[in-house]
Amino acid sequence: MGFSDNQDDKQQRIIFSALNEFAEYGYDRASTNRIVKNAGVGKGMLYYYFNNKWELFLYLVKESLDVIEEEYLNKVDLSETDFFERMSKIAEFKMKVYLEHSQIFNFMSQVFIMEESKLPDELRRRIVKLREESYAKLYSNIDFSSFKDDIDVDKAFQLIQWSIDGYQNNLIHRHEGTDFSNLDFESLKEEFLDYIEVLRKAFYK
Amino acid sequence: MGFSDNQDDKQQRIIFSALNEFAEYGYDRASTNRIVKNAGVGKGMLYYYFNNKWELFLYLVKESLDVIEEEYLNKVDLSETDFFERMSKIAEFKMKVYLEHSQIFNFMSQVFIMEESKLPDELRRRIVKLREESYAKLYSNIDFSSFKDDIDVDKAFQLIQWSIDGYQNNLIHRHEGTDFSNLDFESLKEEFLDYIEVLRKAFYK
DNA sequence: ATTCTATTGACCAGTGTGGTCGAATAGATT
DNA sequence: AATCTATTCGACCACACTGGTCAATAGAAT
Repeated sequence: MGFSDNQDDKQQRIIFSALNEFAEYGYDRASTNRIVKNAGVGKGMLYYYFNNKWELFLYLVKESLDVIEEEYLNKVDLSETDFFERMSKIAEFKMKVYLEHSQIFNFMSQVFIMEESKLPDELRRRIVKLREESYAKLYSNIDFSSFKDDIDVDKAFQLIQWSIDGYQNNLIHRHEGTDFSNLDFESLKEEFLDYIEVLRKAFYK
Repeated sequence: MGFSDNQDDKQQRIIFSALNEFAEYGYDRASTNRIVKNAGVGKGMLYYYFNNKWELFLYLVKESLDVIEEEYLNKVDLSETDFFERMSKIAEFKMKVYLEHSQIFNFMSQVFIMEESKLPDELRRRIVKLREESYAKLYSNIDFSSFKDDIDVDKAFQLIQWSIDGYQNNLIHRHEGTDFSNLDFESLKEEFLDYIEVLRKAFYK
């Protein structure tokens, strides 16, 4: 059973609460008591659905990887060879997934930081593969010829990447605490494309 | 008495340890037991030098602000009107201060994140002033005329800022755990200037 | 009537918390 | 030598919270 079965199901409430708890505190400092309190269920329910804290955590990693692979990685197409077009599409996807599953994003960034060594082999392998594929989706099959001739393309790539990351972090920071559901997605997209346009004018011939 | 009096003094060891502890865990989750353990002193010493956890924390904020104001803010000169020159100088300063006082930087970024509302008025005011002045040092008295005419200068500023932040975070991340004392500062500076050169070629006429 | 599933929260032993305090030590002063 | 004072320690305190258990329950299905 996946994340999105029955949203009012108590198991789902525990899962949602646990994602946020682990995201904020990391595994060790996360509290099962807070998880059930925020989920609004009795302590027993957690240990009814999951054997213990660690298995709950592993379940969350597994399901999160499923979601990211399905809804993000497999949807980026590599046919677009223009760098900025590719970047725009990826950023748009990332933002959409973030709006729908921000808990998963925050949770997984914690997982990426934590000692992966403790994770079972299968999950470790999936994470490595995810890293590699994300990177490949960013850069493979890109047409470099439109870049200015007199600049270091690798460094330019890096700089552009940092810019976009900076913009996205800024966006998240600006809207934190806001209800995502009534967010003007289109105007945000337009703002983002304006920034991309500046980059294009700067780095292209 | 400031931070840099006698480095082997037990009070200094407590201060150093506490800066790291608060930086990593934030105020609430920081542990006085861990602080004294990492400082290699008995529990009593902490409460011999400081009345309680909160006063220790306030002392650290106050002294950190002193250091940042003295060694960073007051040393940036505003006579340089070229944007990239100014950026280079600031980044170099920031990096130098970071190498010498990385604990203070990490500690203060925690302080910036936490609820400032709990801090006494005087410190709150100093922090606000620090924010404003840092921002002013970045942008005031800059000559805009060299930027390309067909791009949005404000957005370009933002993008460049995010790029540089990205580079610096990347630098810190790459060298985390390394001993700063035997770090080739000059070659890092050169690498950084290469990136600045790319930006200059991209955004200037 | 009986079995099965879902649900609760009091309870457990253990760990860690900020903070106290009496005792020990070392060094200087008398 | 004796006294005094500035340090230094860690055992100890009451308390909060930890991950996890389990007897009791209620409702549905058999």
